[in-house]
Amino acid sequence: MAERYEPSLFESKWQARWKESDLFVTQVDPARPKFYGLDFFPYPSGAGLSVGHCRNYVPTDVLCRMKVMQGYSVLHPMGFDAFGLPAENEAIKRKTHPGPMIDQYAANYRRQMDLVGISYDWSRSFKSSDPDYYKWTQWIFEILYRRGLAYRKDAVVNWDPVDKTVLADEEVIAGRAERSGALVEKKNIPQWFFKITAYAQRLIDDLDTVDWPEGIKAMQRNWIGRSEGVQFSMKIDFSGGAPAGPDETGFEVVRKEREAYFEVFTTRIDTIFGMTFCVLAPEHPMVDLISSQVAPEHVAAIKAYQEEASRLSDTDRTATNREKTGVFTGAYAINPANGKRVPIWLADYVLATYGTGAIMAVPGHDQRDFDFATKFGLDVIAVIEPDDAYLQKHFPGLGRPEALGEYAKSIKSCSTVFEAKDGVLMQSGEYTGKSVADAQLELGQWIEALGIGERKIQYKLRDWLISRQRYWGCPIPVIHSADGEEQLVTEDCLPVLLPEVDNYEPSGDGSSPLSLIDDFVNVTDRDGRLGKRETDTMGGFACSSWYFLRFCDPHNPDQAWNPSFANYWMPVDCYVGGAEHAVMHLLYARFWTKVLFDEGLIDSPEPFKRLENQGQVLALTPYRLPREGETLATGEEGILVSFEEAKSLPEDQLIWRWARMSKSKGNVVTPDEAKELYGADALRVYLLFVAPFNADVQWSNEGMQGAVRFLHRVFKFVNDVLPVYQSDWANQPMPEGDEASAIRRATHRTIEKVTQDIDRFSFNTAISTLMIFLNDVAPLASDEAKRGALALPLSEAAETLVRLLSPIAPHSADELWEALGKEGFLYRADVWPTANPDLMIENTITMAIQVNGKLRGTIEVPREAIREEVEAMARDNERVKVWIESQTVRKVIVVPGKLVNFVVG
RNA sequence: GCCGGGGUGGCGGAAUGGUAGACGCGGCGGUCUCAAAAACCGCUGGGUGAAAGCUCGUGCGGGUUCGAGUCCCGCCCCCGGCACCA
Repeated sequence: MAERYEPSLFESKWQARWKESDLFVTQVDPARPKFYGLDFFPYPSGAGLSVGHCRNYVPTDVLCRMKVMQGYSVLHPMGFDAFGLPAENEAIKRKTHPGPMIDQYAANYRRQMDLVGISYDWSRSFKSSDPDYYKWTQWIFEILYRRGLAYRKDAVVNWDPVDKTVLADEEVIAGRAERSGALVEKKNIPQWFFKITAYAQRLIDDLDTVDWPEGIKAMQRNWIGRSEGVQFSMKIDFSGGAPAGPDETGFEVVRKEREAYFEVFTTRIDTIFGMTFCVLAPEHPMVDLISSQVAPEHVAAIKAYQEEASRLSDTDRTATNREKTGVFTGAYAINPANGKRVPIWLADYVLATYGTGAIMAVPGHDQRDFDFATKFGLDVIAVIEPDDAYLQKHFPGLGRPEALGEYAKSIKSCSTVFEAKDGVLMQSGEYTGKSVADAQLELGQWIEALGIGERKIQYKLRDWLISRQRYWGCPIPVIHSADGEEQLVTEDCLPVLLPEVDNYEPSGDGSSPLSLIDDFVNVTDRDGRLGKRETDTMGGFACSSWYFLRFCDPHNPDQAWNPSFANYWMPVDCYVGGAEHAVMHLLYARFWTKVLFDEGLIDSPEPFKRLENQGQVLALTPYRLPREGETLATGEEGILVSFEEAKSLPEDQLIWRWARMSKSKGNVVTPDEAKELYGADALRVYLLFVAPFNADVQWSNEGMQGAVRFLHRVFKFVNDVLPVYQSDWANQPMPEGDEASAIRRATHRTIEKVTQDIDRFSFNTAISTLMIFLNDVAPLASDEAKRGALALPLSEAAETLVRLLSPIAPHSADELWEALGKEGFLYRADVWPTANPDLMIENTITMAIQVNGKLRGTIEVPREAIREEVEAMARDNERVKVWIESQTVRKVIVVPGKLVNFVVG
């Protein structure tokens, strides 16, 4: 046996043996508890894996391997998210077909995953572009359709001019396409949607039932954006020619042609007495009617403003720092609370797509309304009493009553508004003096009693846009018959196969390349009528919304899955991947799972019980300062240069930064390279040890060396024990003595801690525990004079170390296991050791002694010593005596097994 | 602005309210060697001291407690997300 960790001697050997014996094929034993460990469905990029990807796959692998050894039935599959834009764009660039290309890339991914020893059950693998798989994606689409959750409508949608397709809201970040980076445009074309909004509340509620990072849950709640308020109708008053204002008197010219109303939504019904105007979004449908009723100069202004607004991009329009714009319509609305007439304005700070596209404006208590009112000279009325801090800031030196009086009079002079929800109403008729909470309740009830509105819950979430005008995706199984009827393709005709084509580039005119393929488009429907196939394909996120179910029964030709298998494995016990999917994949997959739950196809309403997000691997990357004429984009801190170029640049022009590994930055370290240089197990140990699982790590060769050194020491230790090793140590009487029991105590404490740490994804402390253990026992094993007498506890220690190391460094562990004369592999049920609590107990405990909370010494006490004895021993301690003599001991705190604290003074 | 996560040695990071800095990297000193590398042993938060020790110390300011990195209040800074959502 090698005395050192020599990966080139055995890592490939063990990988071959594992493969030969189909070691990682899922063993289903209904008598055992199950464990489903899953990594996010990866798109297999042509660049292959970097060590950054391994930071996702290795930890999941460690947990799954431990679960197998603990006796669980474990499902640990891997497949590929092959459909979608990344694959298609890459294929276009390479002038090849995405199908064979993706096969090649996926094979390379698999090769690299095997290279670092990940225990995937490849017999269950599939790609989302396999017809055997996407047949069932289409089948689930049909379930959604039948349940009224898939529909087609004309809509203004996000158009990506680079990728030439529409995108879901979730794929647009700050007005740019997440993938291509292009500024999205608005385009009005018929599109397929999934009605995820119908599940908004359940998607919020069930977050409480899953064990996910708080941040991800918060992001989902925030994205769904629930808010409670009141929606009510405002009556329009067209007597526009008369002067506006509360003190208007005299005759009004009534030109009321017909009664008209518009709805507003507010979360602050308590501020209704502070409404001084209303705002409609420029696209609001009521604007046409208003235009037809008001004076010509208003009509012209309205038209001009609408045109101006339509020209602006969404990003420009919603920039928060932009000055408010708007135009008066000439019409008025009646505030139902006090009957006052308020002007109706058009302004683009009100979004047509949220709520009712119209608001009651309360400039006294909403900063946006306030900014608008001050710009256009509209009234501002204070209706909530601010707190003292606010009053002091704006009216320094005044007492509260005076400040309040001043506030009511000159609210317009304040720089910010009081928006807080704790306060008492003022200038609000009969509601004056009530708390905000009470007023919200009572005014809500009053509106309902009046019959003009109701309390309502509003969500920001919008329906999920699923159509893509692209070739490489799952075809939507719908036929449009000649008379315009939509029909689902019958189940026996599924899958609708993606046709083989030579040219699949997107046309850019808003239609899919599939629409050019006559054989595909022209069909006969089930009644023999002529029809045209839907030519949009589904976005990639549809395909990845149910793959975790298919893994339960991956090759079933007759069903998407056999419910008994899915119910055995689901939900996924531990789901591991990057935080960047917080509100896309994870929200969509939860939605589909709930629909399938409602359909009775699975028992679990949530797909992923526990979620963990790994940190990224960063590499030191060279940038240089910008030269004359060069400017940096916002957020950019230098201009990326190649490593070659960096060598030739003067040091004062270079900036080295930690940046995420990516092909474009040229800073990638591949697992192939890492394995070649240091070994697969060293790579695994390094990635696990270098930082907490969810923290970013800074790649370093020195760190890799540390991992190698640790493995060297493990080999040396086992090698030292080998001459005295007794494989039946468990059946022999253990020697008495301090060193023997210290070894056993360390062994069993290590078992306990490592098991716990792996379970809670604290791999760095698990490895640290193994290092401490090794540091403790290694000197005893290398001491030839001692090791004979300690043969039995050292045998136990060495064997335990190998077992505990096995999920982390599986090649080394199997190699050492074999060296110990064991048969087979460590990857099998019931080889994980169990800690014996009796052996973990120490007879002598070190206790800290404090005086007034400051450490003044330590004492060794017998474990069974009682309080009085401990205190006496502490008082007797020489160092402690100095601090407590000539002082009055007022109190003595004894924490058993921990410390004694004398309070003196 | 709002939501979430953080701020601990030269660096990565440990610490159920109970001996802060485990473990590792780096550094320093030593053993081995003709020498170097590797390996092994020792030291390694600041100040002070010959040493024992004392003292300061977990972003800043308060508080609770016998005792606070940990709990509470008020700030500052960094990272991630959302952002004119009424």
